[in-house]
Parts: sequence; C-alpha cells; structure tokens
Amino acid sequence: MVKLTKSEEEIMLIVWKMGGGFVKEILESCPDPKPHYNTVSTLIKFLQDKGFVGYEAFGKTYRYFPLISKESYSRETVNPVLKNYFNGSVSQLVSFFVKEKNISLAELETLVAECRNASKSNKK
Amino acid sequence: MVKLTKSEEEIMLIVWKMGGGFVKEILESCPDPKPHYNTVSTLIKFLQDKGFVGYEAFGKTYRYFPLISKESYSRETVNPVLKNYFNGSVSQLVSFFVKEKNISLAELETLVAECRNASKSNKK
DNA sequence: GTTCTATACCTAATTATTTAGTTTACATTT
DNA sequence: AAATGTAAACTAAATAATTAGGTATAGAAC
Repeated sequence: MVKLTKSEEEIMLIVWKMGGGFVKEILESCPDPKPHYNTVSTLIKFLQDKGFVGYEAFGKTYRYFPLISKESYSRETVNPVLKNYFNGSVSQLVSFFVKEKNISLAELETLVAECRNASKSNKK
Repeated sequence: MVKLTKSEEEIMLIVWKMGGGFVKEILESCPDPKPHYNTVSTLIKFLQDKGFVGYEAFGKTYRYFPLISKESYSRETVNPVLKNYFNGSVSQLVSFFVKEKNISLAELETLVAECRNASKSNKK
C-alpha cells in the first residue's frame, strides 16, 4: 500500500472522519489556519491518484469519499512504529502506554475484558 | 520536540541500537543497499543540529552518541498515531493488535500480567 | 443572453528532503 | 617533506512535497 505524505494524511483523516464530502466541506473541517481551497483540492487529487478516495458526480461538482478504510491504513502506520520502537512486541507497547497514561489496575482490567471480548467475537 | 525526517530517523534508530559509534560504524550497520558515506555524515550533521546526537572527539574523528532517548522520542511518534487512528484510546489500540496479531487469550493474560508488574513497580 | 460565482483543473513557484561530489585538514607512511 | 589515506565540512544537484495563482467551464442570477 502507498504511503501518504503528512498533508495528504491530514486531509485523509478528515475525509475518514466525515465519511466523505465536497472539497468545500473538507476545507471547512480543516483546523485553523485553514489552507487555500486549491491546496485542499490538489491534495484530494493526489489522494485520488493514490487510490485513497473516489468520487460521485453531482452535476459538475464532486463528492469525495474514502476507498481505503482508516483501519487498513492504520495497519501501515502502526506496524513500523511497533517494529522500530517496541521491538515488534505488543506487550512492550501496552506496557509503555500503561506507564505513559498512568492507567490504573482497574482500567487495565476493563481494557483486558474488552480485548477478550473482541478476541472471542473474532474467533469464528 | 523536533520531528525527524524519514532518513534521519533511519540513522537515529541505528545510533540508538548501537548506543553510539563512528560514522563508518554507523554506515556499516545500515542495511543494504548502503548509502554513501557522505550521506550518512550529512544526516548525522542534521541529527546534531536537531540535538539528537552529541559527540566526543578522538583526535580528528568523532564518536557520536544519542542525546535523546529512544523512549522519549517514541512518545512523539506513537501519540499522534494513538490520537489519529484509535481515538486516543489505548484499549482500542490493544484490541486492534489482539485482532491483528491473533494474540491468544493466554498471551493476553501474560501481557496483562507484565503490564500489571510494570504498573506496580511504577507506583511509588 | 450577459454577468457573476463556484468549482475543478492546470501550472508553477517555493520549500524541504535526500543524496553525493568536491574540498580541506590532518595524520601516517615512505 | 612529499605522497597517500581518511574523515569531516562544504557545496550543490536532484527529487519530493507543499502551497497557491491562473484559467476554463458550467450553472445561477439578473
């Protein structure tokens, strides 16, 4: 899968959050200071070229929507981080966050229960 | 904290892994195809400018070593990922990995035990 | 039907990043 | 001390990324 540049990713995160929209709407969702309309337009063009967004025409104007799910792209993003910074070990990563976010034992238990459920519902 | 570019990060990861070294040694640790000596040298210069490495002189030649820990930089790297792709929720992240890596319940328990210990030894 | 407006598309300028050639300085060998 | 080798510093060329101006077109307003 192709990697996105920093600004492409920013726009794509907005498209994912909105589910889709017109350039104008996407622009409005950008945090201040808002970029130029054409900047957003160009970035969406790049996202189209990379196959991240498609569009449906409404007359002359287009409504853009994600073709690649945020989840599948997150895989691309998070796996190198896991590999480079946590020796590829999920428990090292979790341990890091437990320290970092000061997660309590109770919270940890809840977290585990949630994962256990997720895991269960995943095993056929 | 300053962000590293892709190639700067690659070199920095090597410096972290080695604990420090001369340009020549760092170059040797680079995966094939190895970059030009001067490319590594330049990138180390940038890392110096950004305050990521320091050096001690051995006559005319320098031995470079990390000034910023891998752990503290990983915070910079991983927090935006957590925020952008998992709504800032650690349990969403863990849940993702449990699915992604097909972590079994037993492994999950071990993982939790490890985290619990880490958490304990961290509380005062 | 002419003017105005909004949008996509084309183009390009600017800036950042990557890569490596050239020069310089110094040490070692002869 | 001249030749050779090695490493850092300087310089710059090539590429990638970012930003936005200008143009064209279609539809709306008059």
